[in-house]
This record gives sequence, structure tokens and C-alpha cells, in this order.
Amino acid sequence: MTKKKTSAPVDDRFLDAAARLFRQQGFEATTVREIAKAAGSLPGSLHYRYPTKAALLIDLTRRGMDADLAAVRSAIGNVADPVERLRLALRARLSYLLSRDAAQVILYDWRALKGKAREEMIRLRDRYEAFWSGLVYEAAGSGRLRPDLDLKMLRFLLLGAINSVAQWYSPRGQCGPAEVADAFWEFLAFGVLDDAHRMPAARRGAPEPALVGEE
Amino acid sequence: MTKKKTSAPVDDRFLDAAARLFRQQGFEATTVREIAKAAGSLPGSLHYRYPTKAALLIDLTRRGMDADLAAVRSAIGNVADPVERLRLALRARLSYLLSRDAAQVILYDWRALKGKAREEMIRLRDRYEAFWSGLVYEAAGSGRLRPDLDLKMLRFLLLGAINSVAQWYSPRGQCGPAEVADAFWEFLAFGVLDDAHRMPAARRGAPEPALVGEE
DNA sequence: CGACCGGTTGGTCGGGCGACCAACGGGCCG
DNA sequence: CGGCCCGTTGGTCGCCCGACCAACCGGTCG
Repeated sequence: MTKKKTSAPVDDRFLDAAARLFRQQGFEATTVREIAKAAGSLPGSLHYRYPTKAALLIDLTRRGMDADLAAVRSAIGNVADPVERLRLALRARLSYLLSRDAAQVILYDWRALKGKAREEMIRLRDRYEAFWSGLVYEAAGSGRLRPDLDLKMLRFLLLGAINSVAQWYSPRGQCGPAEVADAFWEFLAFGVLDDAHRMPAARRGAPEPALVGEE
Repeated sequence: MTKKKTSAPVDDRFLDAAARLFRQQGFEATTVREIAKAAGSLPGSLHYRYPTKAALLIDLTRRGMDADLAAVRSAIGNVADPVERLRLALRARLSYLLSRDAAQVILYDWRALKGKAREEMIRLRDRYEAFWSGLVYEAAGSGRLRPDLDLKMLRFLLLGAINSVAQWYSPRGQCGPAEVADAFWEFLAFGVLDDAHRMPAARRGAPEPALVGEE
């Protein structure tokens, strides 16, 4: 694409090595020496690119989220139906999440940061979630979702469920990312209760007022 | 309850302080000196109770899971209907998760451990998940769920969604734990697609075979 | 050809980490 | 009353962390 001499791939080596180690051990448990060694270099070279370890994590996060959004956008680029866009976006998101170390680092390691670095990470995450908020709102705007849904809550459920797959998924299991995403979508789109055993329609949207609020 | 001289609450002070700090900063980013200070003691005292920092985390995890399971079991103790048991269990689990620092520590900090300590944590988590597996199987056994569900996948979705609430929930928000749990349950039990726009019944349980497996 | 400069090398530095321990205090029991 | 022992104290130890830097290498360009 752009001009690439010999140094551009080296940059990625540091990011890739850091992403893999951060995912395996966590940010704090990983040393700069480990990262440099895994990248086939020395700590000094790493310091030349990134003044602090936190700066490396932040750059990793920014690039990871940008690549994630790009992958999802490309997966739904030529689809018009808002509900189908949401379904395909979740599918693409899960595939990306399970294929890149950086995507999983983003989920957990911001907790180890303090001060400005932490604020920066939260800002990046909010920007990322805004994109998904848009997808959910558009899906609801199509009128094909139940009209009484709390869309913010739905977004939390969708992203939370997809992200949690990273905690148990193994590439050696029977299901690929697409199968998991489809299964989750089936559950959420149609519900897990059998049609014959659903509550009367009146209940949906007015969930047992007597129980809400106590506890 | 049992005999309590003066030292029993001191024990809890270390665990409580550690749980709060681990949740806020992560396990690796927290020092034993911080924990001791927050507990109103000195590092030596902490070392007397726990030989290593990892041992403290493991004990925290074991006690946290036991207390969690006890809270959930007590919440469904006198309920017979399996589907209702599952619903109430998720509700109780979320309330517990959001009220205890230890419960959130369990979710993330095992990644920082290595070797035997890590295996021990995974063993504890598997034991915990087995309980939930039982609840899901019993709910399915009632015949009130759709018959074609992948129960393992459903368990992952349920626990993953509930656990993810800890990442965004604020006690100062509009919703309490019970409201969030009920909202999630509504989504999952009845589905988010409007009845009028559902696919024909034939689709459910045979999710578009043409798309499964590629990508 | 020689000056330049982006990038690497190998080593160093102060700090603060987890782990440890000898000495001690004071409540309990014989 | 005296001895014992559980638990705390305050400090230390060696290690290794993140950060840093002077010297250097080699490709590029004037």
C-alpha cells in the first residue's frame, strides 16, 4: 500500500509480541524485557519506539479498535437491512475477537492503568461503544424489534455476551466463531422459552411489577 | 455463630482490603504493602497469614465462590419450578456480583497467575460452572425451553452476559441489579424480534445451513 | 566519498517489589 | 504467678523491574 522500506514490519513485531504476551499473562505480569525478547530485539529498541510500557498498551488498543471497527464495517458494508447488519456485525466482531490477541487485551488490561493513561483507554472504549450503539438503534428503528426494548441494556447484553466468548473459546473445539455467533443470535432473537410455554403477551414489556425494585 | 475471640475479623480485614484493591487496580498492580496498609497492618502480618500474594488471591477466590454459591442456593432454595429457579439464580448471582469486590476479582485476575496457582484457579472455576450447568440442564428438562437448544452454549451466554454487567454497572445509575437481571431475562426468554416479524417456525433450530461453516 | 541520521546495542541506575525473620508483646492456661 | 504461644512489629534482603543513555552501525543522500 504505502511505501515500505524495511523498518515498518519491525514496528508490528513489537505490537504483535506485546499483544500475545499481554493476552497470555496480563499487562502487569509482562515485562518489557519479555516483549523485546519475543520480538527478537532488546529493551532499548522497544524504549526507542515507546517511551513507557503504558504507551505501548495504548497504541496497541487504538490500533486494535480501529482494525476491529474496520473489519466489522467491511463485513456489513453492502447490507442494507438494519437487523441483518446487526447480526452480521456481531458475527464479524466475534471472528475478529477470537483471531487477534490485541482484541482480547483491550477487554481486560485497561484495569492495570492509572491516571491519564486510564482515562485515555476509557475514552477509546466509549468511542468504540458508540459505533455499536448506532447499530442497535438502527435495528430498533426498522420496527422489527419488540417496541419496548431498552436499547442501552440490549447493547450491553450483546457486547458482553460476545466478549465473554474469549474466556472459554478454544480453536480446537467443535464450533467456529460463526457457529457461536449464530447460536447466540438464535437465543436472543427468538428467545429460549418454547412458544407453547410463553407467558400471555401482556406480560412481555411489563415484567411482573410486583417484583421489580425490591430485594 | 462460632466462637469468635478477637482475631477472626482481622482475617477478613486482609481479604476485604485485598479484594477492593485487586478490583480497582488488578492483582499485579497491587503491592502487598498496599494491602497491609489498607488493612491497617504491616506486610509481615500479611505474610504470616499467607505465604505468597498468589495464595491470598486463591483463598479470596475460594471463599468468594463459596459465598456466591451459598447466596444463589439460598435464593432458590424453596422454589421448585426449574425455569423459575434459573431466573432467580441469575438475579441473585448478579446482585452478589455487584455487591462484593471479591466476586469481580474472580472474573479477571486469574490471568496474572502462572503454573500451579493458575491451574488451581481454573479448577475452582470449573467447579463453579458445574453448578450452573446443573441449573441449565434442569430448566431444559422441564420441557418449557425450546427443545433444540445447545445447553452448553446457553450456559456460556447466560454467565457471560451476567458477568459482563460488572464492567459498566454503577450503583448510581437508574437500574438496580434486579432490574438489569430482569431486563436480560426478558431479552433471552422471549427474544428481541417482534412476533410479527419472526421467521417461519421451520427456521428456528435449523439456522440457515448455507451460511454455517464458511467465512 | 563523506556527512548524516534513524535505529540498535549492551549495559546501567535507582527504586520498589515479594519474601522473609529475629525480636517482641500480651492474653490464656496450668 | 510464670511460661507459652499466637500473632505483630519493623526492618532487611536480594532480585528484577521500567526507564534510560552513550556508543555505535549501516543505509541514504548531497
